[in-house]
Amino acid sequence: MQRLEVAMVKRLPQYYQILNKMKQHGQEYISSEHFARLLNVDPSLVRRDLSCLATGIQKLGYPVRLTMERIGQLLGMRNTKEAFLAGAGSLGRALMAYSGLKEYGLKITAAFDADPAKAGEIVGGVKVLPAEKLADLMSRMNISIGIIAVPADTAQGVADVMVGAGALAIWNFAPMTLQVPGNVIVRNENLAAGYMLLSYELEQNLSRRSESIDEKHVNEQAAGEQALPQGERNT
Amino acid sequence: MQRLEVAMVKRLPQYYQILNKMKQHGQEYISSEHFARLLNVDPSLVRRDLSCLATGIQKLGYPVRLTMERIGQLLGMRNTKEAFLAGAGSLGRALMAYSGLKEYGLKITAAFDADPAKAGEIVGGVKVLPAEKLADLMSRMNISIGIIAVPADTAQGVADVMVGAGALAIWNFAPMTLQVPGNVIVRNENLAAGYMLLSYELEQNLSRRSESIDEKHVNEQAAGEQALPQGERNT
DNA sequence: AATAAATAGTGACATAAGTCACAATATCTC
DNA sequence: GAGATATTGTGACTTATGTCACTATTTATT
Repeated sequence: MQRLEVAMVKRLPQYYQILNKMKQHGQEYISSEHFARLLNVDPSLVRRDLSCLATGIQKLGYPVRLTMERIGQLLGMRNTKEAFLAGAGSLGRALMAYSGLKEYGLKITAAFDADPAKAGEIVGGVKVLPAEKLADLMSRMNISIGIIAVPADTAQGVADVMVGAGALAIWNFAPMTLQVPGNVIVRNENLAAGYMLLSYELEQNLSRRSESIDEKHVNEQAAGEQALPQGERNT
Repeated sequence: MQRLEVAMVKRLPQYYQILNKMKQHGQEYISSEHFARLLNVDPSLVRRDLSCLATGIQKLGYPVRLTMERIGQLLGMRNTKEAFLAGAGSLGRALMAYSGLKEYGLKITAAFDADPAKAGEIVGGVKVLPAEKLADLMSRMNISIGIIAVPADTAQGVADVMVGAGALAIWNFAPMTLQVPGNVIVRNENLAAGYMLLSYELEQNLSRRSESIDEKHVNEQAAGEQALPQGERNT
């Protein structure tokens, strides 16, 4: 009964990051219970997720190194991938400077910006080039990942250029959904949408809180601290 | 049959962004069909999601302004919320400079950094203050949102301080899951995890591609371009 | 006024995801 | 080496999510 589901794959990076931390701390094993506490999920879910890796040892838990290796392999961390970044604004520069990505196998080879004044800048070891050069270089260098960090209104155009130049995957930071051919992968990192979800939950929490205050007015018996079992909301 | 589910709420920000774009283009109505095409989902799912807003008009679609208003209200966009930002590194500065967030009701009131050299800097109209002042100011100013843009190893400590100072919600950009009391909302914007998912899908696509090449070797009849109906993968 | 056409809304169904409970098993202790 | 214990793996079940097919309604057309 292999359940290699979407939801499970989405949790793999989190297991990976936890394992990485454990490794740095010199931990040898970690139990599903421990994973579950850190991620605010059910331990049985962790076991189900990791069962396909065939790496758990009863009474001990999951060996940190081996499990991390297996997940890393599944996620394609083994071989470094090169990417081109479009947009050297503040977000683009933050990505260039984000050295942590190397650890996960992503190398930003070059950045591109429509503003000629930015050409020549170097951030985090990445050089900014004129936007016109993107298409040609991308296809000639056979770069398969494009990162979009340009304003929403130019994002689709950039995506089209990248796809035209042979991009197989696009990591999109513009706050909008891109239209691409079916064989191209898109991953949206929509920060504004992320904030909206936070805002929604906060709103819900506040109104629930004031409700419970109302209830107190009506019924003095009402339970005070209603620490609802909500845990953390992730992706 | 009210279905106000988690999955649906996650799509609301996307509808909102599309409606915003339509409004700017002067569009009056938008159909479920149109939404569906832009988001790569089933039209009936859009109708189900929006049905609770009671705003659709048959034969015309959904009125852009009214629907946007309703979703905005649900998501809590009506009232601006203030937030404190911890970490004035490149990502923190990108957030300070990201003016688009104002549009969604988020105002970063101040930033804090452990590096004293950064104190006094102003980015995007936001001033950087010494980290020591965070707790006191946060509780005195009654700020309920904390944004964490510090390295992973200090993130939990910052979260603890914020929660201690009365934070009700944390927008976390550190690549790890935070431990917070049950009544505090956490939204993780884990970029590294996002990249890992992209990498996974790319890996899958590539191996599927090479499989189909192998098949061609075995069976010359095999269909060439297998543009699998994958659409876009979001959150 | 009648008809056509587009499109929302929704019940019934299908599939995905998560939870529970328990058997199986490896390690540790005495 | 026997028993206790922690911990995995998984079948059965429950709940959430998405799809399909159809009805109802509104506007446009002749």
